[in-house]
Amino acid sequence: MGLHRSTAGEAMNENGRTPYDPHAFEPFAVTVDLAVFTVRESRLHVLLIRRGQDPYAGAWALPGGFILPRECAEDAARRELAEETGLSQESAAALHLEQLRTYSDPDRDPRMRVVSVGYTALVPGLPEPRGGGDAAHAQWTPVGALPELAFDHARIIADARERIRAKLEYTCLATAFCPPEFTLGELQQVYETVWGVELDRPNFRRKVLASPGFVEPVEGAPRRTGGRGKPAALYRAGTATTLHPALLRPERRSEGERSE
Amino acid sequence: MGLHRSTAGEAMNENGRTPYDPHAFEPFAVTVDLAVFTVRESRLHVLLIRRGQDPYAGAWALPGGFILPRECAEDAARRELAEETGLSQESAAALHLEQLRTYSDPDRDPRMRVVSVGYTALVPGLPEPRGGGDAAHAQWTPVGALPELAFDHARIIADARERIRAKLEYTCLATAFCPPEFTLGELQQVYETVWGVELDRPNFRRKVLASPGFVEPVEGAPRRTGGRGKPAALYRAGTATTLHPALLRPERRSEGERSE
DNA sequence: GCAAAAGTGTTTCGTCTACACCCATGA
DNA sequence: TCATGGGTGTAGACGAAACACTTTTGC
Repeated sequence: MGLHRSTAGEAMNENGRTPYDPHAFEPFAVTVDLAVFTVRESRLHVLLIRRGQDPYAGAWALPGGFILPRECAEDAARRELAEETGLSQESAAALHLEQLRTYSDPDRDPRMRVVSVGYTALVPGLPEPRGGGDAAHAQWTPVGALPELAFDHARIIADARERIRAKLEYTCLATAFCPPEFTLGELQQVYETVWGVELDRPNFRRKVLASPGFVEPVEGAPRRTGGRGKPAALYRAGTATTLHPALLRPERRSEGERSE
Repeated sequence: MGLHRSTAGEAMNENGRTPYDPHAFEPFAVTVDLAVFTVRESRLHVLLIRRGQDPYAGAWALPGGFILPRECAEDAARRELAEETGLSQESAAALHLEQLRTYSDPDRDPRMRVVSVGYTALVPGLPEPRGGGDAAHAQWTPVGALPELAFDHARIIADARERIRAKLEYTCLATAFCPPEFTLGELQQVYETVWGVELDRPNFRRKVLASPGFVEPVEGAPRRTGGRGKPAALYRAGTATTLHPALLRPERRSEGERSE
């Protein structure tokens, strides 16, 4: 970490001041930005807010905000997540939240030096969730129809999508998109939506059930109907976090595949 | 990113000042920390430096330092990497360097609020590389015999090792540990060292050669001897970055496997 | 009965594993 | 000629893909 170099060509102190005085060097603002995803109507959506303040005022942006003096980045992200989804702290604590990467381009904010820690959150397909205090400023937007975004937020969303795509293969992440109890059909929809492919249901079923700890049946359970068709058995997320064997996505398409 | 929230329960301005004044809020120092790995004598080593300054003075730590006002984190990490390995900027530019994650515990540095962006770097097994200006303050240390480390650097190293282990499976990362031209035996050693397992040579060879773009033969090449035995064909890193199919590590051991 | 969704079975095919075996070199 | 590491071949186990088929519901 910082303040521990003593070789030649010193990085700090290039303004001649000692680095031990908190106000001596040019300060950095440190924020968190959240890419909150959900699956609705077989499409991947991301939560956007409309900016009120000036740089990019009126533009869409990711929710986020400052890290407080006594907060770690994860706490700040969790706090923002609760505020922006309108959930209680307790409900938000159960959501999947993971650090993505940090964005530090010196020009990413025109006002001053702002370093932002990006987070990815996954929420179940709540019927119509909206923001906390300000009810209408947050909105689910299909990732295939993103507007122009403030700052480098388009990049953050792209990075987050790529991360999610990859992690579905070898982790149990997909259950984070599902409500506490779900059917294998719903779970499959998550995969198909995020990957943009169709999967063979019998094979999908076998692979999921063969992965120890991925899902566990809700025993003696009522069976939920999704309209027509045979009622499906319910499952809940298991205890495993990684998948063995992995659930590989089909066809190694050349690269592209950005359609949504 | 920052400065763009306008809902209730504002994060910024909790001290009543406008966030647009760079010196108005409690400043964060932002640094980079580098976990630089190499494979030497069939063991994974990490580059450590001995601290001269006071928090943890005399203790071992990861190389790192401040991000300069006009620098992004990646540039800062690359600069530190060049300084600490003693390589030129050009040589260091060819090394594998990737962002790991950001560490932001408010108490991770006793002096002040320091947020650090961790990076992982992979270097070939240079014979005896050492630091830049200060020749002896940097040292390769086997990851199986780490001393007490300053700050949260032990955690950073653990995270970095885990990342490397995972990425060997599905990326071409292993070639970053190898010199520009290498034999398949050397490449296999990288895998065996990082994973701590023995691999079947015939199968390893087949899998590597079957992964398009992983390695490409150095045509009409001289064959290098590693002492005794048949000289091996030379390869260089291919153009691919991801591996299809993946090179899965054998046996799904319960979890642990920290031995080294 | 028909459509729709859940769930089972089976055949086929490719991949990975394990291991036997040959090749080229230094001592 | 023996030890050492590079390289090839192959039989069997395993897992995945493809698809036919049955079950249970709403209309």
